[in-house]
Amino acid sequence: VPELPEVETIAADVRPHLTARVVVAARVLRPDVLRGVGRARFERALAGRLVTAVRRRAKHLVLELDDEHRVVIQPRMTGSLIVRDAGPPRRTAARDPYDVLHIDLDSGARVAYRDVRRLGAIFLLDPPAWARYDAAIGPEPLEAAFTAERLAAILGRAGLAVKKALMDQRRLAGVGNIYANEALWLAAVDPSRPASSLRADEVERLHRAVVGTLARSIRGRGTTVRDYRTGTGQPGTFQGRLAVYQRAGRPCPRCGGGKRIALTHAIDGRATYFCPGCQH
DNA sequence: ACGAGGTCCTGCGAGC
DNA sequence: TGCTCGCAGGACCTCG
Repeated sequence: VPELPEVETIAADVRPHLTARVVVAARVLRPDVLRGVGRARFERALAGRLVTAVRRRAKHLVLELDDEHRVVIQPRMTGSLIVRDAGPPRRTAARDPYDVLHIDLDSGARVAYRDVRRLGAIFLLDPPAWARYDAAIGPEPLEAAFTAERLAAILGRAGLAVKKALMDQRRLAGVGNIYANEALWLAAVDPSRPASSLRADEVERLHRAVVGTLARSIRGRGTTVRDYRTGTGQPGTFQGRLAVYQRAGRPCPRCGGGKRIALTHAIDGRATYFCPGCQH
């Protein structure tokens, strides 16, 4: 669930607790979330390492270690990182049953990865593996290199629905179902339109809508529909400013009382919210 | 090369 | 009240 703004918020929250800290111990409580590495090797690889940076790439968290390896966490639907004060060990007896990974730091703090559905994934990547991983993901929408022209190039070659193209991580990083719905409404573009059918002015509007929606959501610390929490355990606030997502049947904020937000599952089986009145 | 569809998991709300 | 069913913000894999 966490999309770009949510992962950006989590990264900002956990960054000061991890950066320049030494991992005293890492413990994997749910090894099925590890990909390409076993529990013992993963725990050994982290123990004693200095965390040099905490970053976000697309919807994924990246912890950089001083031996150039990276821990990549994909929260997917229900994963979250949360800072917990380690406290006296005895008092943590009532352990969270959904905890997947504990990273204990020399500060005494613990950063926990928790994931109810465990659809999330954790990778341990050496530099060549990270280079391949990074190269397989599209451009970051909040970087200067992401221009309307770049979006036009991304959409131009795709005959699939524009909403599906926006959510394809190989084409563009970080946009998931919530922000695809919101950006398409903001740009007044019908989500089912073939991506390559958008005119230049529509691409321009969609570019501004994608960038603007993501940036505003980051300022609001993300959207909490259900599970998402920030790195400090708080809900986000952007759910209060959604125009269409999960608002089927309510009046369109742009059309006023005349038109109501519709819901369809016709695109990729995912919930698509749109206004039949103003999105063309 | 690209796109469609299944799969991984658990919890929750709607409906009976 | 208690059960079953369908759905949930993602990404990877296989197949055609």
